[in-house]
Amino acid sequence: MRHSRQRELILDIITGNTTHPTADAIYVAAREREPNISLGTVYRNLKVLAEEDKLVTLETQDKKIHYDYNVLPHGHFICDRCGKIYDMFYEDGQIGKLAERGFSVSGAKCVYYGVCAECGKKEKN
Amino acid sequence: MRHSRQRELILDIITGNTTHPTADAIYVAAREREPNISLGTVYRNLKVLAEEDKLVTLETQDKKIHYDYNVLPHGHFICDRCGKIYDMFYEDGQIGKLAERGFSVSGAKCVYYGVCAECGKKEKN
DNA sequence: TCCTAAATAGTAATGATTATCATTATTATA
DNA sequence: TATAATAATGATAATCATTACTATTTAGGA
Repeated sequence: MRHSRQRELILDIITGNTTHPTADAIYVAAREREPNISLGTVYRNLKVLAEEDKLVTLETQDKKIHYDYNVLPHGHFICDRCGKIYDMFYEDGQIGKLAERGFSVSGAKCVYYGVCAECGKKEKN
Repeated sequence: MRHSRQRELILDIITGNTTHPTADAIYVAAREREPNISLGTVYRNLKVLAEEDKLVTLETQDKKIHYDYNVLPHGHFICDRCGKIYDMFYEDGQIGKLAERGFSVSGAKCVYYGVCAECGKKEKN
């Protein structure tokens, strides 16, 4: 993978950004510093960076991919009203702690990724 | 909400269906019994049924919404290789039990939904 | 039966993401 | 340092899941 000014810029924009921005939001921010950057370039690099585990994607009900620079394992809370995405770093008693902070949880979606038993067997052969 | 043959059919197709089908797959199945049913009708009813908590949506990396008739709280495991979606009904030691069954977990995405503290405060006013 | 609003079928529109491709930029090597 | 090979870009077109639109049909109560 070759170095590029644009990819550097995108990484710089998301690093430390806790707003879980969409590709478009990143594009808008990028144009402030690199006015000719293309939306396609933003998408392409976000995809590459996600494949390299430099960032993590979050598929939500708004049908836009949100990007998270924080690749450490943690969960998210999405407000049904304002749509804001909060990070959840604690592992134990998550819902209880959210309640203490005034967050009411009405539902959860947990998805695990990996290789299933069937495919694991095939790969051994 | 008025009764409709089409909505009944869609509910019948997903009830007990553990494959987490997409709208298109449901459409294909529906056409076998109702050849003139419209794709729009399928989408419209799936949306309504989800709003009525008759089914649950699952947003995945394939950019298609998957529908789950099982509205009881449970998680999912998506195989990176074959894309198959498995249900996870146990609450404790989930990853450990998956490993016992030959599933290797490489990552997880947990999203909680509800109302955040800020919006909750506004609603009280 | 008749009326009214909800639901449908068919189709067009939307919008996020991807693909394409000619051009530019990076980097290894002579 | 110049050059060659090719990865990356910018601009734009294409894709495709989902939604909107609209004329027509249908459910179900008066």
